[in-house]
Amino acid sequence: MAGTGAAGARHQAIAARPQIVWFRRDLRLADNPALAAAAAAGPVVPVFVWCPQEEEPWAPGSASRWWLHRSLEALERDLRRHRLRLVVRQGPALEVLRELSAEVDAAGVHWNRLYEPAAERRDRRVKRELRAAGLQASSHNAALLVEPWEVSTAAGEPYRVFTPFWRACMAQLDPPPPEPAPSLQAPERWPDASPIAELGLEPEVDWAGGLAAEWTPGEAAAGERLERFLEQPVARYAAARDLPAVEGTSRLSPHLHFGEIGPRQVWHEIHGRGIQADRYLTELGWREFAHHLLHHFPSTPEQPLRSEFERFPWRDDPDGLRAWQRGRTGFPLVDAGLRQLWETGWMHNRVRMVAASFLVKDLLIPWQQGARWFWDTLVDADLANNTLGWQWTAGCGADAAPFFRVFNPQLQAAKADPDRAYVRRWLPELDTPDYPAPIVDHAAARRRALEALRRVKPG
DNA sequence: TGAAATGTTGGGGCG
DNA sequence: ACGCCCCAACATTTC
Repeated sequence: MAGTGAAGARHQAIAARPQIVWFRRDLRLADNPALAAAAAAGPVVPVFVWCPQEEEPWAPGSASRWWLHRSLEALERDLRRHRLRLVVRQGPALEVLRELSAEVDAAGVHWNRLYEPAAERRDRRVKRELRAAGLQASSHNAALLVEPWEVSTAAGEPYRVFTPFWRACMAQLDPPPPEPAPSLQAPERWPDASPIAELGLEPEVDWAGGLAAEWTPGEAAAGERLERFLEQPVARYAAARDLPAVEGTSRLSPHLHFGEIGPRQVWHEIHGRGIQADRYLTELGWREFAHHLLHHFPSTPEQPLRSEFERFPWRDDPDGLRAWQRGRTGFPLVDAGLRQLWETGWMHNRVRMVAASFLVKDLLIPWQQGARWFWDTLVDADLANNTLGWQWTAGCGADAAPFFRVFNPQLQAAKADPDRAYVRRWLPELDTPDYPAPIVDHAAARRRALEALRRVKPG
């Protein structure tokens, strides 16, 4: 622990050994407990380590890497304003941190926790090995209102149903007010580091124009996005959140994923202004629930939580999958969603549900194949949220949709996009001979899905 | 955070 | 005036 405190730091500046802050998906300076802990103890050496092999089989996808590149550039700019650099390295995290610690004679390493199975395994080992080597190693919570082990059912089990989970969270929720960016002190000498561009995160072929037009990664942009969202009347969110043609949602998901803003900051902005936003906070609740589940059920990115679904008669249908991915199913709302995803790295949540339901229930294609496509194309691809969403849709997960719930893409389109502004926006060939006929008869596909689902039902 | 099928009700047309 | 039928509109049930 840092015994000196910020007050004494100035006098001890000459003597204090540097503290390494290992940035991962907490790419912000405010409300960053690891950074605050390091800054309180001495000069700060910020490092980002790129080692996608350590995250397999869920190394960041193409859209995520594009975002990460831009977000690291933003972080580097923000750090420079505090006269700090961002040390960028490649290689196994433990090796890199060991070497860097030796190079700068660091006293400790600080980071904020992740909850993906591969990251948890690696971080446990890193902490153990760094401590064995005589370094401080401290981890913190920057990403969640309630960490996965902080709530459990009366029986001491992890929650599997959202409503009681969130009720329990709300009952004990008292997040500390977020700290502003700490004052930061540079080390006496900087280690060598490679430029961000050397990580090769940017696409070689420039397919990302649509992403760049839509998004600005980084802490400042995240704050502006939240500000813009909260300036809207609360009633507008409730009315517009299910209309994909309207900018009614916060669009904070990629910023939250990369930790450019944290849920505590969102929470306090809302409460500090006295905004009544339960409906939106519930969405943050689903994010918390997803992390709770991923931590407690680490096999769920690959395996259904409800094991009876292992015998579900999925179809192998490469043509169907390709039609879905390209937005050529002949169902306008589904196709518009997948085009929006391809062009902007994002899809409206209502449309995600309809598009996912179509893949899983109309085409009977394994939910994992949809999850993998989203993983590679979403700028907000998040293993916890993606896993929960797909298992929920398929009916094999926690708090899953009842097996009989099948979205009707035409009915959903009529409700969510009554004037067809959304489908027209993303499907220029709609209403021309170039637009494909429906690849399935939904009524028949629905009956087929219900028959298949009835077979896996226990009893 | 569904949709479709089935059941019920009540107003109005009409013999 | 009365009963019958039709069929929205709504409620319930079933998948």
